[in-house]
Amino acid sequence: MQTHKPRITLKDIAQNVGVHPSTVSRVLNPDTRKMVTKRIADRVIHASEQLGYRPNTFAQSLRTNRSYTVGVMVPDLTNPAFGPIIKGIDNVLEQSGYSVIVANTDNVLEKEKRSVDKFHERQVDGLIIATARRLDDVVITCLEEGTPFVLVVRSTIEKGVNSVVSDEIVGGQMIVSHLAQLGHKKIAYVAGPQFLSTGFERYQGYLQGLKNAGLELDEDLVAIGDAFTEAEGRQAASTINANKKPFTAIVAANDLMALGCYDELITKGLKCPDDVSVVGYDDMPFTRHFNPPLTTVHTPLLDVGMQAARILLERIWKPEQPAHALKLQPHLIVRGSTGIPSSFSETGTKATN
Amino acid sequence: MQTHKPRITLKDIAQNVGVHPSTVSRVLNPDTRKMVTKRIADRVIHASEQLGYRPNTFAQSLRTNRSYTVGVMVPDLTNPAFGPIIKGIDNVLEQSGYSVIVANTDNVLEKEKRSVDKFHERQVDGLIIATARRLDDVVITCLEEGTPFVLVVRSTIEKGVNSVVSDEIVGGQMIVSHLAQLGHKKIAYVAGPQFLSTGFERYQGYLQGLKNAGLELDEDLVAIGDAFTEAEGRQAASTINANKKPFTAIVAANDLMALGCYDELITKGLKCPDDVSVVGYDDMPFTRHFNPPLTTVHTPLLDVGMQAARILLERIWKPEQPAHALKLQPHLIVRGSTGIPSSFSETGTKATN
DNA sequence: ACAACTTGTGCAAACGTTTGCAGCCCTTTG
DNA sequence: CAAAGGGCTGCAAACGTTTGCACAAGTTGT
Repeated sequence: MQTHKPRITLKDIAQNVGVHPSTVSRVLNPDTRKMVTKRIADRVIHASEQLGYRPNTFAQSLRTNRSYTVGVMVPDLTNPAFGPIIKGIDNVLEQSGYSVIVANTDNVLEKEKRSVDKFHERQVDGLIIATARRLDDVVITCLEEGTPFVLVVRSTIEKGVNSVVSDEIVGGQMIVSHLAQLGHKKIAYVAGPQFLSTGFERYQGYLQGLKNAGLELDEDLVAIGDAFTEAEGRQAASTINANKKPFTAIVAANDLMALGCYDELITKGLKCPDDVSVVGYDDMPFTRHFNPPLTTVHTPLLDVGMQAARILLERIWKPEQPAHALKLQPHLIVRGSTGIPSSFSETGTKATN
Repeated sequence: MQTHKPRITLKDIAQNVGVHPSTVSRVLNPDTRKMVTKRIADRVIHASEQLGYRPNTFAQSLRTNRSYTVGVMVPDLTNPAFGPIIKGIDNVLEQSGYSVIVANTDNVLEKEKRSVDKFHERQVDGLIIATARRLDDVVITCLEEGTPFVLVVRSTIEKGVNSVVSDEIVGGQMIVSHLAQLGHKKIAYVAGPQFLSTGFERYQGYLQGLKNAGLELDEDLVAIGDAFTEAEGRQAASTINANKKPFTAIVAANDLMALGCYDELITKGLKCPDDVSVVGYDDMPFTRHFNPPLTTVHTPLLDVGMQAARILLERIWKPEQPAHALKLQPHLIVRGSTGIPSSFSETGTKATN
């Protein structure tokens, strides 16, 4: 019996009640309900739920040009950091009757363009973008098209775009400060891609942090990964190791890369934190269960999603409002992966105090 | 200048080329292109990309009743197991021009119903459901409505529904078998919700596994959690502990609950695997980084998503086909959380061999 | 050369809403 | 009591497609 039951339309209800479809429409639309007599309205409502009426969103959207739909573009769904963000987004949007369409771009530009095209085709009312590069054509296009959108996690160099990000520079500084306080002098850095704001600004924070602590930058202790992945993190840590300069701590541009560092340390027979401290960034789920539990910078991912959704709704509602760039304060979480440097007697550290 | 550029329609192209809109439509639709002269078709195509035509999906869907959209319903986006699944789904669907709408239900029935309603309203062409209970009204409704859908991860007791799941019973057996081989006799079980197929069948697998190994079930070594969460896992482990019966291993219904067990062991001062072995289920991302690395049953989550998407497409394409219940073979991954039981001298183990 | 096809294109209806306008009736007011 | 006004409701057009049908022109067969 998989005969699709025929869809109930406004006309059906109208016929049932004995009024014109437009009247039914007015009743069912909250904004216009007051236009029609209570008596009739009640009968219409009754009939509508009696018959199990479901509005046809296509017809609605076709007529009104609003889809009650927003697009969410993320670089990698397997990165557990994005689950909470999407959940936050979905939470607030679904309460306002919006549905979220997700697209996974695997960090490839081509896919991003396709997705954003698709989104336009589907006439999404707004976009939430977690894939932005510091210089990003896609973002610029969106800006020109006038589509409301908000960036999350990653921002661009453009001013005047809506965004919800963590204050990466401060976060980077906090990490170095923490390590310096523990007594670390030689702090290596496994950087993320510099064309992403996260990669770039966290690195800037590291540099600033060194300066604040009165430490010198040693370029041999820095390696840049091409992606925010375990593999790249490990690779970067490996190149730093190959430079044969001593170091007692290594800060990674995000938690995934930190995990890569863990791996590299293990293969080199180094213990964390006894031989070298490691710190990550993001505080993605379950970092506290890692071995050792990862010291990292917490970003309230769920909040990022929720705030982004709220800002987006505001912009959809009144598009002419000035942009809202929300910068959340990061928060260092000290766990077991950082400790007092093993020995101050390492070669290369001349000045101790 | 955020003046939305006016949408190009079929009529615009028609005017530009000097033909009727319907002709343009036929040209732009692959199925009907052959109906029109090549010469005209070329001019239409040229004009179409010249003007930057984007079809209006609402109008299309309104006319054809196909939305090229599928709904995906998951219980908890912060559970890292679902990221890969959704990614798999998105990967294959977007290649066929479908977009995926996600909904997070937080395991609450009310939200599930709302979501599925929403999906119907939006006329999704199909559904992928990861929230099914063993007895599930929502699923039954979908069945009656005739909406193509496929269950993932969790199945129902109904026969004849499309699904992609892991063979939970076999998985459960593999775990016990592994532990028995190591010499464990007293194996505790932290069960998941029994109204979910995963919770139920994994437990059945455990029971069967005990039988296979010639071990007795001790009900004091079993506790059932109300949800697949760390907190519930810990709680369950705690009640088992409170029973004061000795055990050397504890198998949890999924990785999250296993993490809860880790916590409980730590607070009780027990070492894993030295004092008690722990095993999980799912092999969600990063389990190998846990402390200790978690022995678990691997389910190819990405594949689950991709297969589900493929099956769904088939059903959308030819709905009358018989249901396809795909059962993926699980795969035990032995890591550091399981080992030889600490001592055979524990009270209560009389028979050794 | 005429019928019978085939091929290509235009016409118009339909999908289910929303919404400006017109008109009705009923109330208010001078 | 007539005119004016206000509240409700119906009418019809419009949103941008798709598609069955009709029809014109060209092709084939006897």
